[in-house]
Amino acid sequence: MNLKELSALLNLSQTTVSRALNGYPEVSKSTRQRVLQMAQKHHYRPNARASSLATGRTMTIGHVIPQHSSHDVGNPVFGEFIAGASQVYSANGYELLLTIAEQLNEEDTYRNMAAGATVDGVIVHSPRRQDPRVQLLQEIGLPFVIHGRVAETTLEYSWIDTNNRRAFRQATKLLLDLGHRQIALINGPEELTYAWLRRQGYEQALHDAGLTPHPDRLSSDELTETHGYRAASAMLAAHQQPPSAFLVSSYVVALGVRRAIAHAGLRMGEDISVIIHDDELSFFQNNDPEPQFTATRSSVREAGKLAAQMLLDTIDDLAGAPRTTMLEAQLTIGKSTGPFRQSA
Amino acid sequence: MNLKELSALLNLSQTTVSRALNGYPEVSKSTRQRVLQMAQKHHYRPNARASSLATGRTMTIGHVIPQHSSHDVGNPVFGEFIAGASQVYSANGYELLLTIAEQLNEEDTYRNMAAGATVDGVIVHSPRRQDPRVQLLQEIGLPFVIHGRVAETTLEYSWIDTNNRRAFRQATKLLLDLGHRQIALINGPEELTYAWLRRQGYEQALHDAGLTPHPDRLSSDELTETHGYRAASAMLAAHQQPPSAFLVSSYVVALGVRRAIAHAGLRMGEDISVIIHDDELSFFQNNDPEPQFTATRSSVREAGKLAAQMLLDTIDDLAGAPRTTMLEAQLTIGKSTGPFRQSA
DNA sequence: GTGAAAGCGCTAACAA
DNA sequence: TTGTTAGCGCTTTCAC
Repeated sequence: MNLKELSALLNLSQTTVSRALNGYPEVSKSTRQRVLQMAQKHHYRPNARASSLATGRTMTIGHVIPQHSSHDVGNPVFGEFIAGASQVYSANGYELLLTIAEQLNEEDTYRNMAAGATVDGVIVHSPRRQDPRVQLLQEIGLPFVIHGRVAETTLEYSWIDTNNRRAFRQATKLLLDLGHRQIALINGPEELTYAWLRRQGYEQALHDAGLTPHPDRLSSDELTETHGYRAASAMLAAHQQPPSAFLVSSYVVALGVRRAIAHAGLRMGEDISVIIHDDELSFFQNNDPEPQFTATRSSVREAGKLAAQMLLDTIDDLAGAPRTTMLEAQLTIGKSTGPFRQSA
Repeated sequence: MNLKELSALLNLSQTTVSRALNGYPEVSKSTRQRVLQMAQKHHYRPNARASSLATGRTMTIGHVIPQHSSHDVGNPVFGEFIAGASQVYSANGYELLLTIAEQLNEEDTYRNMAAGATVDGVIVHSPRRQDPRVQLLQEIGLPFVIHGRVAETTLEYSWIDTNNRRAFRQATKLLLDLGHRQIALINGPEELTYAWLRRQGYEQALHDAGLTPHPDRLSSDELTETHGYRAASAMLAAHQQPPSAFLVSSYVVALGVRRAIAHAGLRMGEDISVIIHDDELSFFQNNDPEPQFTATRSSVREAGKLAAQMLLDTIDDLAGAPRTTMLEAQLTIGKSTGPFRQSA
């Protein structure tokens, strides 16, 4: 059933039917009623491709996840973020196009999207410290919002991000206050901005306490369980001064860390502590009875909503200046957190 | 830059240019060269909406994730599956449209996709034991493949699934062989087919060993960290016969279970064991030095590829009968797995 | 308040 | 081997 058939059925012109369906005011009330009823009855849906061709708007937003951070696709944070964004899109009649792009074809991907008229705008995930995508997107004039930030650029652009540096500084300070002196950081790849900022926060807190960061207590790699296990195992096997606490960049990684801890025969919360930070999440201490885990998840979702809304606003009003949103990570500490008890 | 402009530049008709670009054989070699060069030079990309309107194919596949299994969106398995599918799509010139659908508008979602010409086919996620979507999709004639299965239906349809029942039977048997008698199952919601099958496998293994499943050692709920923590805590606090082993349906949940274990002061691999099964994944024992975790992830990705390929095949050949693929879960046991040692 | 006609950018008969 | 023409299903001027 298409417009032509529907209007034939109603003895009306396509124009009138289209107007009735799209809520134009100049249609008489009774006509609109008739049209709406008939449309419903025959399950009429406008052909999105056709109207997109006629209007020049695709009503579709692209989310681009770089393939190189391949394990990130499996990171729950992506799912939550996208789930949030998705809600905003459906509420506004938009669709979500997901692209997992190899870094090689990256430029292609975006050019296709713009010139190929597949999307009206994009959300860019996993920005790197130096990231050519900002310039590219501005050149081709495709509206975009970055989930995260690009560190080394003078260009203005819209983004939404957590205060990663501050968050990791706080977390490290928390562990220091508990008496820990050997604190390890299991981080993501440092060409990604968020990981770089997290490391800065971590090192800042150590410096503030008069400590020098030890390279053996730092690991940067993909956010996988395996990375967590390997890095933590190696650190725990160190002859002198193995870590008494871990600060971990993702709970996927934390699984590996905790496995390594178990394998080394250590007890959580007694011999050792683990703190996880998951993107724009609150912290929680892994042996707390009730960490704010649910809140945590929903806050990523919230970030997704915000980003989507920012993008839709930009699309509706291309004149606007870039908008930015910095989310302050919350520090949630459970009640059971006692002072650090030295093992053996 | 569009076809019209490009062909004007070349003093050729749109038809010829179109043919040259799309690899039709009747174009002369030299013409094709010229066209390709000029297209490249001007970053020409065909307008996907326009060609889709002209051809009737959208070159887009929809993935629909029901909102009701809301926390599933954050489940890494989705990301991996979609990443796999995505690879197949790009290789074949398809795009991926992601929809997170509320169960209420479920019918709407699919009808829109079909009648609105937004996709050529869909992958259906999180099928329920009784799921009206099979019939709906067949009615509206939208090609689809289900990731998982619908239990209670006589209709034929294409699916790809793990042998969940067998997998959980094996896992339970493994724990029984290690000497465990109080084995808990932390499962997903039982209206979802996979959870229902997993429970069957679990109970079958217990029956085979002459044991009766105990309702207090079974928990079915969303696959969240919180669920894992709450359920495991409650079970461990039981006055008599707390579980000595947990069988967990997802590693997100396992995080919570392990937190509960730590909180109860128990040691992994000594006091207690945990086995995780994650969808079409191999098992691994949580305290093994090197479980096949990476292989595990890539196998979900493989499933995504297979599903995508099945769907594209179906689309290219609508006459074909439904195809089905059953993946046998692999059982990977680490070397450190000793016999169960009774605690206290 | 309604309709006729042109056009969005492409593809695909059919001609030449 | 190339071009002409019609049309995919919708929106949008412009005229009535």
